[in-house]
Amino acid sequence: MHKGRIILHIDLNCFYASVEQIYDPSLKGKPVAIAGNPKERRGIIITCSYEARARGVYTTMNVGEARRKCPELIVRPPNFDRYRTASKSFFNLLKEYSEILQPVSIDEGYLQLPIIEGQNVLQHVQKLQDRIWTELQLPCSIGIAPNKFLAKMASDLKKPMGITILRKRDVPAVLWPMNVIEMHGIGKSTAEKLKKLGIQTIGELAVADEYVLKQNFGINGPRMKQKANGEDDRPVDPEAIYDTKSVGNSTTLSHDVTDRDELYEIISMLSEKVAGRLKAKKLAGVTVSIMIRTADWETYTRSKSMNNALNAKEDIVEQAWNLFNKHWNEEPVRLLGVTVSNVSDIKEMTQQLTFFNFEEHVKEEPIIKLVDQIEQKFGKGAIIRGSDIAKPVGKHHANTSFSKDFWDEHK
DNA sequence: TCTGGGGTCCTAGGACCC
DNA sequence: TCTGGGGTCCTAGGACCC
Repeated sequence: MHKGRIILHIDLNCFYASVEQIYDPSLKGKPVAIAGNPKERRGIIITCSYEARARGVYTTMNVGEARRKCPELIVRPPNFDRYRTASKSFFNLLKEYSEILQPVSIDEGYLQLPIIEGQNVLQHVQKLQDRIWTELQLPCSIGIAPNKFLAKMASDLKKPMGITILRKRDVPAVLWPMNVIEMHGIGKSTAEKLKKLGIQTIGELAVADEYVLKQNFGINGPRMKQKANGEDDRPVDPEAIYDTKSVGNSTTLSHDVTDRDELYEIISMLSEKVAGRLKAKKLAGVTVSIMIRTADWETYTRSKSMNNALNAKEDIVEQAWNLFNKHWNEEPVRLLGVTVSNVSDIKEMTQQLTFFNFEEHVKEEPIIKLVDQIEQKFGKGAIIRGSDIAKPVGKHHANTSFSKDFWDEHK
C-alpha cells in the first residue's frame, strides 16, 4: 500500500524527573525539578515534571525564582549515571523493533520500522509505548510519519504519553496554521527575520519565494521551505552517534575570577576531563579551542589547529593555556571551556597504516617520519594531506590517506 | 526570562595554492 | 606585472537543539 518509510520519533517525557521518580516513588505526581547546586550560580532548572511546569517552572529558570513560583517544588540534584543507565535500557528496547535506530540525545531517537503488509502500525506503536511504560516506567511521546521532520513535529503535538500520526497530506491542516517558531530548526532569531519578510506561519513559509529565502538564510532557506511542505529525505542513520566531531568541557565559576593561577588550575582541570573522555572514546583531535565568558556575558572562542591529533592532558593544557594567555583581556572570567575538535578515531589511523605493513615503523618512529619516508620513496603525490597528517578525510576516515595514483601504481 | 553544559551545522573572510 | 578563477584550510562567530 504505502511505498514510503515509517519513521517514529520517540521522546521520553521530562526524562531526568521521570528517572528520579523511579528511584523515589514518593515523587510521583508532584512538582519535581532537577537542578544544579542552588548555592552557586549554576543552580538552574535542568528539567522538571509536568506538575512543576503547570506552576510556571521551566528549564533554565534559576532555583530561587522557581521556588518563589512554586513553594512546594521538590528540587533534586542530577544523577547522570542513572540517566545513562535508563537511556541504555530505552534504546535496547527500541532496537528490538528495528536495527535502523538513530539516538539523537540521551532521551530521544528516530526508529525506522520495517514495512509489514497488513500490519496495524498504530497498534504496534501503542504496544511499544506500553512496554516503555510498564517495563521501564518511562512515559514517552511518539510521532509516526514518513520522514524524520514530520515524526519530530508529530511527537511534539501530544505530550506526555501521546501518539500522533502525521502524514504528508495532514501538513496543510496541522502544520500550516502554526507559527514558524514552532518548527524544529527555527529559533527566535530566524523567526524574527522571517517575520520581517512577512512570513509568520509555516503555511506562509511553505509558499515563500525560494530566491528570497536563499538570499536571507543561505542553504538553510530552501531547506526550511521543504520542511514546511512536509518534505525531508534525510535517512535514519544508526552510525551518526559514532561520528563524534568534538569533545569539550566547560564550567561556570561560582564567582568571577581574575587570578591567573586560579584560572590555570581551572583550565588544567577542564583539559583533564576532556582528555579522559577522548581516551575513553579512543579519539584524538587536531584543534584545541577555549571559550571565555566574561562577567558581562561577553563570550568569545579562540582556537588553534595542530599538525598532529592529540588527546593527552599535557598537550591539551599547553595549547589551551597558550590560547588563554594570548587572548585574555584581563577581564573577570565567569565561564571557561576547553574543547578538542576535528577529532578522529585513533584505531582507524593505525589500522590503515598496518594495512600497508608498516607496523614496525609505526611502533618505532613518529608517524611524521613515516610520512616523510613514504614521500621520499614514492613522491609527494603519494599522500593526501589534510593539515599535514592527522586530519579527517571524509566521514569516518581519520588521518592520512593514500592517493588514487599511488593506489593504482602499487596495488 | 538575567541565563548550565553538552553538542552540531553553517557562514564569511583571509591565507595559500595552482 | 595590478591581474582570473577554482579550490582548500583555518579561524571566529552565530544559530539551534536537548
